[in-house]
Amino acid sequence: MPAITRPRGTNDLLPAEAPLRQWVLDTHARVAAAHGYEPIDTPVFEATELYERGTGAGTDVVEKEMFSFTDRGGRGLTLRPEGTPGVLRAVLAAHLDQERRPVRVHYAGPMFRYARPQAGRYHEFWQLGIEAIGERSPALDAEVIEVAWRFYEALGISGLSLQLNTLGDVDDRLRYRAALVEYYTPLRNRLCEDCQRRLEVNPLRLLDCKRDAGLVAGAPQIGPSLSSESQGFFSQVTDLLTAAAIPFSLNPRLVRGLDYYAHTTFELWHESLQGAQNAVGGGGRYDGLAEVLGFPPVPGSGYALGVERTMAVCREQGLGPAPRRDRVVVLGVSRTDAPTAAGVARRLRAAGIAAVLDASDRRLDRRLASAARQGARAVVLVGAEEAAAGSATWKDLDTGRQETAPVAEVATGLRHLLGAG
RNA sequence: GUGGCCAUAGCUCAGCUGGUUAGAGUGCCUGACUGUGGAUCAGGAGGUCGAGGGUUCGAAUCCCUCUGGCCACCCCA
Repeated sequence: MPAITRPRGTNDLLPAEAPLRQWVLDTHARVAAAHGYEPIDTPVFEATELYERGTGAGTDVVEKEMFSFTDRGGRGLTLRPEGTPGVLRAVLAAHLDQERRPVRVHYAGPMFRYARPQAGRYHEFWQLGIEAIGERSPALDAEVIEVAWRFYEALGISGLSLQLNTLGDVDDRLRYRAALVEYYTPLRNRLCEDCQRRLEVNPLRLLDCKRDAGLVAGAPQIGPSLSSESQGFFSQVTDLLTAAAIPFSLNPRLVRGLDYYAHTTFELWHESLQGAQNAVGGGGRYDGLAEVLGFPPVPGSGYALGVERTMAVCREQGLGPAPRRDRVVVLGVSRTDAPTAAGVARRLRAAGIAAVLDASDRRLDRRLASAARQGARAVVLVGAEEAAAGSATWKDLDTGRQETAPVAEVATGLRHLLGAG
């Protein structure tokens, strides 16, 4: 009988990797909290309609990448492909925006998209993000971008570039859309198959195409379509980023794959990631999203960052949590010492020390070697002499120093050793 | 979703134009060493050769299908 395998595009997070992700998540929570963002958790699945209407029916995500299913009651549900619509739904349904504006929240959790797996692209992947809901201001956009930037600074990651663009408001977009259609329609026959379809469904996405790069170069840019208000809004964002000493590149071709963006959009790219998957995250302003979801109009701004891609950069740059050296291994010298050793381990734990009992029959020298290899900071030996005296011998594996003392004193000594790092 | 490359011990890999019992390094276990660690020496365990089917006297090796990974598209995280 063949063993059951892990589903395609999923990953096991084994003990060797788990601390790195936890460190990334903790760092983000800390940086977000320092900017006033509070934790929020929303369901891993939502009504399919939330994404059809929110993320956008014409987007690749909704068109071909969702894990959708019908539950036993006939309801159409979808494993969340992104976090923003669910978080906005939760915040507005609870009327948090009636209590204070903006509502600042941060989140982390698994997302699901059915795209062909590749390095840095999985069916199940983690995102972390923030949303600032209820205020339409350039200062908030700049703040959101700054939180992302400070997060990567806190991790110690270098080599990131911030790509920045504006899509203007709804009217600007309609004007720009018309300009693009006017430019592309005569060229229709020279467009790739996908782009011919985009011309009908979502002309802004024509700018994303790499195959038709030659045509994209000649396409009109958004600038002339922007109202003076939109231009003013965006220049305030760039001024604030400059004042915060956050470098950025203006990228007029940055469109983003989700329908709800308006005004400021951005992506964070990392040079070392595989060409196609070089974005570690992105975000922007989504002022029309609340209405599309059936709520009163409430503006918002936020970002989502890829945890796996961030971890990949961390690994490459040798970044991560300091290895934990806060454990001791308790060894019974011979088999008959095992019960006494177990008692000593119990007393150490009661004193707040992480104690692992090695009750195996292996030779003492091998068990000592094994404890050292597993990263234990110290070992505690319990043999016939110690058992008779109610004592234990503890040995610092880094210095080799060892000492026999009553168990209570050993606990104190170990606490001191572990506390000192 | 499209095209390509790949899959041999826990890990990294070798295995010739098909030819006896599938190898190495490392890791693991044991002994040298029955109360003292990452060393050394010796030994041992560990493989449905990704899965299924086919060709053949004979398949890890050739063919087909599937599964999974990677790469390029596509898209994004």
